[in-house]
Amino acid sequence: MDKKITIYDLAEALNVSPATVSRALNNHPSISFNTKKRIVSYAQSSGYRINKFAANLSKQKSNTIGVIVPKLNSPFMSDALSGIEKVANEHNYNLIISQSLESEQKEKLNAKTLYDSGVDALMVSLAYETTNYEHFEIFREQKIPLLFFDRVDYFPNCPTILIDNRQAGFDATEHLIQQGCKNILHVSGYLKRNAYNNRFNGFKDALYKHKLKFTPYNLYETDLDPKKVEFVMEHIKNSKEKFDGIFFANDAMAVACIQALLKEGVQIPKDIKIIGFNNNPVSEIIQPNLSTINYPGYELGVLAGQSIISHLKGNINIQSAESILLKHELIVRTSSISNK
Amino acid sequence: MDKKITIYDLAEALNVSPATVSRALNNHPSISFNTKKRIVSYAQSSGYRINKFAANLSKQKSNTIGVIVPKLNSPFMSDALSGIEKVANEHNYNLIISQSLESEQKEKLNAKTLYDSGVDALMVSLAYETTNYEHFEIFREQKIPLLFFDRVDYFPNCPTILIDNRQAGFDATEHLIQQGCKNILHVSGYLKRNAYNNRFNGFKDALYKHKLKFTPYNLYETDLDPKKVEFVMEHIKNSKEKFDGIFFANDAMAVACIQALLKEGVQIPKDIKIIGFNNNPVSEIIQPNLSTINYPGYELGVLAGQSIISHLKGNINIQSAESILLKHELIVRTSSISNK
DNA sequence: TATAGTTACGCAATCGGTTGCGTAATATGT
DNA sequence: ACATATTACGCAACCGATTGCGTAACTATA
Repeated sequence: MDKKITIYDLAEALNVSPATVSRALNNHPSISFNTKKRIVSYAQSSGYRINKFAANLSKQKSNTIGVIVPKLNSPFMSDALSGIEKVANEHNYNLIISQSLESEQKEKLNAKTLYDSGVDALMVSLAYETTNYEHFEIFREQKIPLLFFDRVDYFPNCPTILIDNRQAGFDATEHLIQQGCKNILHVSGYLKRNAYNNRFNGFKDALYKHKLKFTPYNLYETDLDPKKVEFVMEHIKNSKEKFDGIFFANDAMAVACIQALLKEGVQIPKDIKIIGFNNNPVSEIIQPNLSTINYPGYELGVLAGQSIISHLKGNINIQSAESILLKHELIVRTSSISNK
Repeated sequence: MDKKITIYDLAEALNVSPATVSRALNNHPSISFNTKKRIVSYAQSSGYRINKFAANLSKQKSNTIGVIVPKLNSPFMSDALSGIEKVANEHNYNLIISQSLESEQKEKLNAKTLYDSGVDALMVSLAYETTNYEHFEIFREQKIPLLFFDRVDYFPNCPTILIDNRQAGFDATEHLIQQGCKNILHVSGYLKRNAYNNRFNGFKDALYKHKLKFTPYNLYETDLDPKKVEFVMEHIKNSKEKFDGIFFANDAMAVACIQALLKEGVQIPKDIKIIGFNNNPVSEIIQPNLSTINYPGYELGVLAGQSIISHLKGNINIQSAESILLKHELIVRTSSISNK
């Protein structure tokens, strides 16, 4: 069992042609039941293993899906990847995962590598930095299905999967307003990324609807790295009119800020009401428990996986770039409620 | 640019042989500098892309590393994967990641698939269930480097990368003892997995050293799913001699249990001192802050990646199955200290 | 200038499946 | 019994790069 066995070996041993072996193993209709049985069982007993290199070359496909994400190790993204992997695995697709680490250049390199590796499809969540998209053109030229999730941008005929960030931002903000907040700060991620931009727009929508004024002070843009919480604190303290509510674009920063605020003696939610985004596990642990928007990472991954696989299997009209908006959910916990 | 360009196209256009093109593109020494320059620059301008299917077939290698983990989406594992990916990416290796979801059967299937896909190496963190290892034999037969990390088992000539769980378990337990605990409960994961078994052994070592008695009541074995915290609580309440300290084999369960205990009016650390394991981000958020053992996932991933790539590049004697033990670190926070 | 040594490249086999087309053998219809 | 359809399989080209071996052209040595 040291030497690799090929279909030629099987063919010789069974006195059939390699073509017949190949067809038998692939359950091709033009091979008789008996011959198939003979071949398949002999293949098993002899320990034959297909050589995917050869199969890929001749079929020009790899049964492999490429994924590019900013970072593997965030609760949201690892949930999403887990969902994608589960679906891919069930359909016998392999997943090649790579990280852009928020760098446009690495994203481009990864895209090239995945293209060269012959992935059958590509799923992307964009890096913070990315503003130019020509590295994806080749996929379109070669008609390789391309799908964006979570961090997306407009791309003709490309399905996107994410939640309605604008509505979610609106819901979060309106919730704070309903709890009595009048001067709300929005701590946003980079606004050029759709997710954050839309949350911000939802924020403004809610202010507008409830006739609250919006000044530049009501917005603080950051990369959402919790280590930089001090800058957020500075902004909060420097504000002329004190904020009575903060809507954070993610929970990690919200939690860091809650801890900093508590240390300063600020009472939450009495002095400032706070809501986050993502329903990160820590939101249930922090005291006070953090209100947030549930962004279902795992389900998103599953849907994204299913969507791309439908495309690959041709079940779906490839033209129809359906974009899926997942339902988000406002989760009210103690950090934002007024009667306490 | 619609049709794919091959080395044959380049060869024809430049009046050289395909062999020369191939060698030029691979910077083979027997091609003159000028010819190389001609070929490389023309290849670039014409938009030539290598066909890895063909290259893989002829070289019988894929520049791809397979990874099997129990679950993608735990803080520890996604950190480790992030580290692995970073290293792999830097060395131009692709990463195919698959999840066993703690099932031995899926682990076997994934191993088969990855073998068939022609990965150049395999990195594994074992599923809870796995007791039989024959699905890895084929890798050894074919001399495909195999490495285990975190959840490992003894495998001749296979490098393993993990922390010294026994010492870590000992350190955690001794810390509780030093804080005055006399009757400590150890909430363990499945003991047939080395990581948990060794933590448990370290636990017993510490009790023995400090002449504390160990009875079956001092051990509670679980799958560490925080949803099952009630069973742990039951065990705690049913114990005849009240526990004054608990050493959890992971932070997630520790946090769940702290919340349950607090709800019951138990004071931590006054009544019960608690230490976890992993240094999960939540350990810094929970009140009281959870003492724990830092298990550096990212660094582990980086080391594991470097190790397997050294093997692949032949820098290291493949025989020498070096096993790496990472340093762990006892992190003392408020959940375990006595003067409070 | 004859000989040996380099340099630079081409020939052709090889990696192992896949698949369009052709055909012998058998089945079906009248 | 004869024409036609169907079944079951083989032939051989093909996918696109890699590489051992051979050799023409050129350089260095005596």
